[in-house]
Amino acid sequence: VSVPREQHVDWSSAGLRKTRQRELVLGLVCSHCDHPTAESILREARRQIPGISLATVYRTLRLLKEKGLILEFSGGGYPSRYDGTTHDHEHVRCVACGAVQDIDLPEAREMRGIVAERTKFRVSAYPLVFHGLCADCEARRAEIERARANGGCGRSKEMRMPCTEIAEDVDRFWPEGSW
Amino acid sequence: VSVPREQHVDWSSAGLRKTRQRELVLGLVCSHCDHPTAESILREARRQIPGISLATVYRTLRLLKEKGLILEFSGGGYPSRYDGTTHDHEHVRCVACGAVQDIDLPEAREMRGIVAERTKFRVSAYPLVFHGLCADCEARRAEIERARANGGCGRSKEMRMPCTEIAEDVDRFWPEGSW
DNA sequence: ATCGTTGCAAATCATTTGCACCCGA
DNA sequence: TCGGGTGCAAATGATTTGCAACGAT
Repeated sequence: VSVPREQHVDWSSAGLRKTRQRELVLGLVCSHCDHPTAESILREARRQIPGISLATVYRTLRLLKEKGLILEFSGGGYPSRYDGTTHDHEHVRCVACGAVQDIDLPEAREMRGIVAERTKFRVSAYPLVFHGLCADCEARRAEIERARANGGCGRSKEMRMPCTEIAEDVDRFWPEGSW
Repeated sequence: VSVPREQHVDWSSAGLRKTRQRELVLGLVCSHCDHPTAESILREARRQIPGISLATVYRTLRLLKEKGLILEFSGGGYPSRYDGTTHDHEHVRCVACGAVQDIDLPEAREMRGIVAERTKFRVSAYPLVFHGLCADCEARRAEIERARANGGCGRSKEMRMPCTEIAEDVDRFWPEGSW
């Protein structure tokens, strides 16, 4: 779980200090492909620096984001998720659990120019985000509906974490119309 | 400012009641093309129903969103913005002030199928959101940089609301890396 | 009359911040 | 040493919710 990629950060040149916490957080974000949340990063970080605080994790993530080293995905009422992948790519985000998955879709990137022309916006290289139901949540949803049809309570007994940390609230399932 | 479009909501058929507040909020969202926030909707709503509360506005917006009558754009630390346009379309969002603008980009919609194939996600018809700097914020940014270069304080004296309610915090300007 | 709705205020929750102590350069 | 960093706890700010009064059907 430890194959850091972008470790050559010139902390010093920006008047910043290289600390154990910063190196660790950066390493954790970059060695994951499941777009961790601040909370899950904290959990993993504490295995190596037990005393590290959530505030430091958030401060570091913001710093890295501002330096352009990582991306942040926020919105939809879920905690933000972070992406340490540096190359230009796209994403799909599950509307039910908030999970984010990378995809490569060069065709999509070409459209930025078109958009810029039509809108007067200086369109940036931010990745495009598609929305949908991930396979796990779709299965879970079918399960819930089956249970309901059978007069069940709507929550299956032993179905665990389809995606990375699903939303527990069944009523928030498939919040149509938001992103 | 009052050319409601989608007023034929079958409140009753869903066990919901038709109230003055709901009609008003729906009408306000649908008659705007600038993607208002809950707060700005409240402000306008109070001109007709002085006693209407923010809670009711939020409750109504959520309801409408869940019924698929409007879209919600959240994230990036800004209050959500709502879109009453019903047809399938795309958006550009300003990373500096949060303003959202509609665009029509049929080519983009065709990609949903490709994405679904590659990711196992059941990709939904949610509009795609591009990110960039809107013309007003780009001008504002240039202005700020000019002022800084001249030893100014970084905030020009009389520049007002470039977009719809810009973020006042200069330091949050151009938060590279988030959406 | 019933039961969904509203207003108000209090509660949430992710994220940020003030501050005193700590540590990297 | 010295100013940036960290942990902790308290503060923010958008959005939600509990509850009693209200009003649509």
